[in-house]
Amino acid sequence: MNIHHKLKEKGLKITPQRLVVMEAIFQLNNHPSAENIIEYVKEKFPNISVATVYKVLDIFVEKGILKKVKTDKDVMRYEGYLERHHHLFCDETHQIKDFHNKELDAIIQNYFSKYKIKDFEIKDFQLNINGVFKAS
Amino acid sequence: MNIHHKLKEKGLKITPQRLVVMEAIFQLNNHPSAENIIEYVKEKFPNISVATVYKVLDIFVEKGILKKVKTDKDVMRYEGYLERHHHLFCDETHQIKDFHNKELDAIIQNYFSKYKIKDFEIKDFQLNINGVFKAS
DNA sequence: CTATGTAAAGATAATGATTCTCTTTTAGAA
DNA sequence: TTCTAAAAGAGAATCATTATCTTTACATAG
Repeated sequence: MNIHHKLKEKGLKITPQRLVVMEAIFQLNNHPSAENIIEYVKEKFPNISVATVYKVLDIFVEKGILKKVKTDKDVMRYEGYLERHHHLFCDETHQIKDFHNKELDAIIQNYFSKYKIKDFEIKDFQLNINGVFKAS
Repeated sequence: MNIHHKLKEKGLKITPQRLVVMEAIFQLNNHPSAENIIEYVKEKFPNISVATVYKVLDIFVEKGILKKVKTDKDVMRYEGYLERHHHLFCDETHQIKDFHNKELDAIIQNYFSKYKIKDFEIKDFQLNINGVFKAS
């Protein structure tokens, strides 16, 4: 489904600003910060307002088009990939990488299907994995 | 091990301000924010500076006496419980609760002992579990 | 017990990301 | 084409956090 459809579906107007923010997210596909996105967007759209970018990001998160990823450095990051996945956090560089593993998901899922948490209904889970990236 | 020892061990001076911040963390044991901590501390110590509290929190995190808890929403939170554990995040109230489960830890640990992530050395992991708290 | 060097606290300004307010513009339905 | 609500723009405001600079006090040694 393309972005035009997605906006329509969520009852949002299609504007050039929204399209370019979405483009930025997918081009800068390593969990960009608002600042990264603003920088990218200004190249194509020098007059866009910073507030507009924040508003677009906010409404996208609200409508489930994007997700926020928070780091322990306290800068908010955004991502457009919405399937269940986990994150690798580098202790040294603070880089974030996606980690996909259906097998592990199934193991955890399966565990929670047997072991219920008292007074809590699980909707979703993600694993934060801390460590360091090594050269291969 | 008490807090006096812990500070000594890390080469930190024992000051009333540090002791009261530590007390706040353990009294407000539900992942307090800096603001929560400042409020608590000011009761006993009206003249303490906000900057001091932040500095104490920072150095405690740096020395491994406290940990930061990252959430998708709002501000940074702190916790004094350092054993491996996970967090339950309430989608509705944004409450955070600790979740301990050695069995699940072992399952995940075991998985990672067999399945290595390419170019990444795992140091630790935590599970973020999203959902809603229900009355029992 | 006292002196002393240095780490820490205090006060407050600065920062910087994000949000708010208000005005103008525009997407898209009628 | 017109119209209206939604969105964009501009810039001030906010607010958590950090930085700077001065003063205080912990803790070691004499």
